Amino acid sequence: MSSSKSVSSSGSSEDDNNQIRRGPWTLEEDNLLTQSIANQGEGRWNLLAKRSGLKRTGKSCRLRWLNYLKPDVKRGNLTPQEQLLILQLHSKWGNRWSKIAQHLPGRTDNEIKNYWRTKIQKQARHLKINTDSRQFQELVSRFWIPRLLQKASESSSSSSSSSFSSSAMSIQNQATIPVSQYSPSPPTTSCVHQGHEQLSNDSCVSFSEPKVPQFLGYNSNQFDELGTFAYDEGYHVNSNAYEIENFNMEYPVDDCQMARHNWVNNDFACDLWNMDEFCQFSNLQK
DNA sequence: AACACTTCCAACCGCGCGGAC
DNA sequence: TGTCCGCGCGGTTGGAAGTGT
Repeated sequence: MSSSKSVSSSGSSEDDNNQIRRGPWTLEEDNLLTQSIANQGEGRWNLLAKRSGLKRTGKSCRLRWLNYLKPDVKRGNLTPQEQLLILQLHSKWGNRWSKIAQHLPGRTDNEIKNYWRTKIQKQARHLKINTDSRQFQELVSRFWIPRLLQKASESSSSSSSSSFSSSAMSIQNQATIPVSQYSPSPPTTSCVHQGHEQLSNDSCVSFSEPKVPQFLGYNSNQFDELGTFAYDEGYHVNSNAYEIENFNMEYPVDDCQMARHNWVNNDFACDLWNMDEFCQFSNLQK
């Protein structure tokens, strides 16, 4: 695709013929658009663009408003709960970003799409797994979702507030996680700070076990409502209880040096995507 | 310090749908 | 019925910022 997006060094450009501006929005433009929407309301974007005096297309105005200026747009890292929901909903709906975004208040389809491409697809690529494949669904259901449930529970125990309106989010406060059902021995290495000190040791990595909260759980009805976790083999989460296994992981330096490198350089206190664990999971799959 | 490389995300595009005429 | 227009969606791009060497 040859993009016609042509941004000058000043960060914007103008179409010579109709004076349509493209590229990054200025503060003045943002203010003008916000003011216009306050006066005229959303919708009729082409008309709004003309009336406002903005040299932007209606389409561009709409995008800027919905993805950036709208007051309820949430910014910053996605919470484990949000990540969990994205995985669930994507397994159900695929790349229906706007539909998925409807279940994540304050998040835009664009943000979710970017998250999927930059985090999830990237990791899938590292593992040479197609995100459409059955293997990927296995990865999600056996590995990522249990991890996210764990992290969701951890975060909920440290912070009692959640802006989630989705029913799936009460997962964090209820029931019991059937982790072993997902995986014979899921690599549940904690991504919390405890690993950092140990990483200065070049010989191997030995993580202490995660601080697993007694039992995690959820109300299966909530998953049923979303229709998730029920993959094509009839794989379905129920209310059975399983214990999350604790274990140490040790790697030969050669195999996982790069992974540890990544681990050090990413803030995995906030990020699920630990390459060490993907190495482990990938090996389990072989 | 300088350069190379990677990551992230705002902004763009083409396309398709649905309503108005 | 056909055409036009507004709108929304999913895919893609390019540049800023971050990180590595």
